[in-house]
Amino acid sequence: MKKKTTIYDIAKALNITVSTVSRALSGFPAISDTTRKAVVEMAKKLNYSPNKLASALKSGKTHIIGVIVPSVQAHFFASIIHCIEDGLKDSGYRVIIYQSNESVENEINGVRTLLEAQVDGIMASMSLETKNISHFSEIIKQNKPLILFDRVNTDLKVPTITLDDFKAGYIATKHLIDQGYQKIAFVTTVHQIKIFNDRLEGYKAALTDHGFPVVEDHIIFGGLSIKDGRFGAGKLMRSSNKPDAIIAGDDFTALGVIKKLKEIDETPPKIGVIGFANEAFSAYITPNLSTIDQHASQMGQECAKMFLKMINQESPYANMEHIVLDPGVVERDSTNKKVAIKTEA
Amino acid sequence: MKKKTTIYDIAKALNITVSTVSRALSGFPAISDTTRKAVVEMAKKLNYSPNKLASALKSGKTHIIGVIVPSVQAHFFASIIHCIEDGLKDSGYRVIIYQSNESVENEINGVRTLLEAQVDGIMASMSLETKNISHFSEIIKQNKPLILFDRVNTDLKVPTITLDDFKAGYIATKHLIDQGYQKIAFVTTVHQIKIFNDRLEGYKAALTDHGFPVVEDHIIFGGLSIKDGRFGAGKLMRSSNKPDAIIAGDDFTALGVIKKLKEIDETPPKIGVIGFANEAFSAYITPNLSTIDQHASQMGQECAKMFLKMINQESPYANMEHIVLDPGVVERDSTNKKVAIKTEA
DNA sequence: CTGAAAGCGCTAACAA
DNA sequence: TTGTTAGCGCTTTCAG
Repeated sequence: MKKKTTIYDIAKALNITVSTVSRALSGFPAISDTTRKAVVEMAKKLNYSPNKLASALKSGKTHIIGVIVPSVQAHFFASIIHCIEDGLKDSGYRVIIYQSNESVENEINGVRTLLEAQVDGIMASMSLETKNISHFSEIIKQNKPLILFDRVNTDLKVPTITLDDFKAGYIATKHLIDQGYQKIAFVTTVHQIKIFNDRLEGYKAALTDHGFPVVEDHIIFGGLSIKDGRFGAGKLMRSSNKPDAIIAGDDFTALGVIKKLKEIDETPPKIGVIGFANEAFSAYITPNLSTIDQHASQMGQECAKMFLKMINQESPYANMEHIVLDPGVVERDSTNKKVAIKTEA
Repeated sequence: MKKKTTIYDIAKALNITVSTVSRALSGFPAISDTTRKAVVEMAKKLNYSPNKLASALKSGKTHIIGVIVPSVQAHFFASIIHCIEDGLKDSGYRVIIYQSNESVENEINGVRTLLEAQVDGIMASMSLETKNISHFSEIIKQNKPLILFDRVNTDLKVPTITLDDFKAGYIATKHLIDQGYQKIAFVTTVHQIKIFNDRLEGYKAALTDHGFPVVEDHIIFGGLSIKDGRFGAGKLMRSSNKPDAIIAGDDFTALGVIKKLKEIDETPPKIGVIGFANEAFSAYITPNLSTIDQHASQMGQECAKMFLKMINQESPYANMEHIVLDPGVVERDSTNKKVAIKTEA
């Protein structure tokens, strides 16, 4: 059992040639039923397992597609991956995952590794650090499908699947205004990635549309994490112009914000808090967290569909599409002033 | 840019042979500095990217190792993977992840896919459904390293890295007893995987050692999920012999238990609740959840170390080790009766 | 220090 | 319907 059986072993055992074996195994039509059966049986008997490397080398197709995400620990990305796998498995494509851990260096490495592994295409959501995008251009140069989702960069001329993030920022803000909050702050992050800018613009637009001023001190730029949330909330609540509601860049950051607010006895919804992403835990923390649903499953499905379309075209980048999904507010207690009144009574 | 540059292109451009190029690129010692430099430069100029498929086919080593886990959404598994990657990257090994989603069918598929992709080894934590283990035997037959971690099956003669799960069950129970709880129930799952049995045995032993009876009705066998937790807690609290504390098979299940208890106004620590795994959210739910720390990072490191050891031996399965890690209790509010008293005062 | 050539396991013309 | 044969891109003896 030391060395693997190959189609040569099968051929030899059956006294036929490798081409016949190859054809029998790959369902080639012009093969007699007898031969096919004999081959399949012998393959099983010899415990044959095909070497995909060899066939990929020959055919130029690995049927593997690479997905690069910042981290699989975010429920949002995990769900997307799941849906991509789901949408692709019927077509015989497998997914391999590469985590950038929010570092460009890892991201570059990821692209290289996947390309060297000869994947048939790549889907990616960029790391927060990513500014230079030349590593992605390499994929395009090789004329392999690249699809960017959620965290995209518009300088890259590739199909994208995103949320309407301007609208997401807008409705998050509007939701708070509708709940009666008046001084709304925003803890977010700064970089090249479109979605965070769009959300910020949506936030500003909503404020303006409803007659509220945009206060520079109410916008905190940092990272996105529980720690950053705590820090941002602390800074805001120590300032002379304290907000009465905080929008957090994602649910983890919102969690940090809530932690901090609880410590200083400003537990939401006293101070309103809303996040982005609808993480698994968001419904279970106290108070449970209002958030913006980013439709992970739909996004994953669209990625899969888009990939299949690209791979089946002569040129993958013809008829490029940019799909934009509609965000929704998930209203929970952290922005529900009525709960606060009830609790205080 | 349509077709990729190969070492042949480099060789032609430099008027040397492919063997020289290959050697120059792979850091072979007996190569003149001049040639090496020229090759490297030309490689960059021609935008060369090696085809790992070809080199793997030739050398029989892909330097890729496959990790099969039930789901990356569990913080525990995500952390382990992270640490495996970390411990392996210096040796040039890359990790690809395959999720079984707790289904044997996917698991079998995963093993096959990884084997066909010619990975150099596999690490796996079994799905809850897995009973038959022949798909894993296949890896051993091919004489490739297989390491089982956390959810192992002792019928497979391979190295394992586990927690001392008997002890885990024991200390979880003892912790509750120490806190003053007297009627301790256990919501868990039933199957072939060793750890869940061990935990149950530890639970029983702790009860017995401290003079408490083992009550059959206090042991609920179901799945592990938020839903199963709700269901288990409901069943327990409706019974005539209500427990005053519940051990849940994992933190997700514990979350469901807490949800249910809150609804029927038995919010922990009134009824004590403890989970397993120390998920990211556990510290943030209310009341925050006591749990058993499974030392994910240590487990990941040991996996990496073990793999390196196996791959460097003549025969991977010589000197097999079974590493057992020590669990620890993370004490939080959900089992802290003093908090309850304070709150009620 | 470099070249020639065989071959990893499989596919796919082209023949028969 | 099956066989022959030439590679896919790379590594690696064996010569020189």
